[in-house]
Amino acid sequence: MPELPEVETIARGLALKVSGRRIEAVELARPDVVHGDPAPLCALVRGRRIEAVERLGKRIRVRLERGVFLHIHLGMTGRLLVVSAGARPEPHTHLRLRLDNGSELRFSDPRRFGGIWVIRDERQGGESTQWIGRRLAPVHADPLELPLPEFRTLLARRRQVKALLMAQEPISGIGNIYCDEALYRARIHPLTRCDQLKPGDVRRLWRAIRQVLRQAIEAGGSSIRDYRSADNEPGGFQKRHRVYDRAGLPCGRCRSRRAGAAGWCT
DNA sequence: AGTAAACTCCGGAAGC
DNA sequence: TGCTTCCGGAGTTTAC
Repeated sequence: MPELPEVETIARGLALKVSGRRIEAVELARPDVVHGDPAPLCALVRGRRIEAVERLGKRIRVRLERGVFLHIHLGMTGRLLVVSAGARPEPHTHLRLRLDNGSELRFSDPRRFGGIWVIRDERQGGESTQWIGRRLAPVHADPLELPLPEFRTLLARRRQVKALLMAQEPISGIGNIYCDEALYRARIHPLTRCDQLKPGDVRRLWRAIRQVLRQAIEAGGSSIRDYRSADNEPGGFQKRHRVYDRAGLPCGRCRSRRAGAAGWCT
């Protein structure tokens, strides 16, 4: 499940492989992965050069020439791979962008919780093709670029801390894995109300989030099941998880074995 | 308005 | 082998 570190790893990999390339052909096998009218995707994308690939929260933004952007959300099982144009597509490949160097950028997603949005000229306030179905939600503060004082301000509310961190609003990029890992490292119970955290708790949490995200990026993300980088390589951070996906395994802090999600030694 | 819970999408995995 | 159940990111809806 791609969260900030996985998406960052993919974006960096894509930036190296596809920046500067021109899109020569578009094959959209599943038009319904595109939110809004899929027809403009082909028309707007074909022939355009890729200028940059960046991460926005958990989302990949592909910047094309002359103000066209592709926003890609990977959902649970989405992948963005750069492969040789002749390679056999993996199952559930929904979009293929053939590039001018013999390679192909492919989006696959068995469960189709992910999706693609086409946006024209974001400088004009995100004006876009018409949406059908889900809108493209705005991306909020990035946890790696959020100073501690602002983090404190965003936590000045009554919601449970885990629910807030995972909501993507007001902070975008953290999901179940890194939320649990950061809270455990900060010794904070996930159901604690934000406004009941002491100043020291908030500071530890802020540091834990930054630390765990940075370490995970360095390790190439966490591969529990589906995640692969743009090179189709699994990440390594799952080996360093202390709570996520460790139900029934020994706790590194006390001697208990975790009974599941409820098992949380603080 | 803020918060929370239920429901929806989907196919793979696990259990029987 | 074949059926049922569960899972989950995030948008939508509903309720408090």
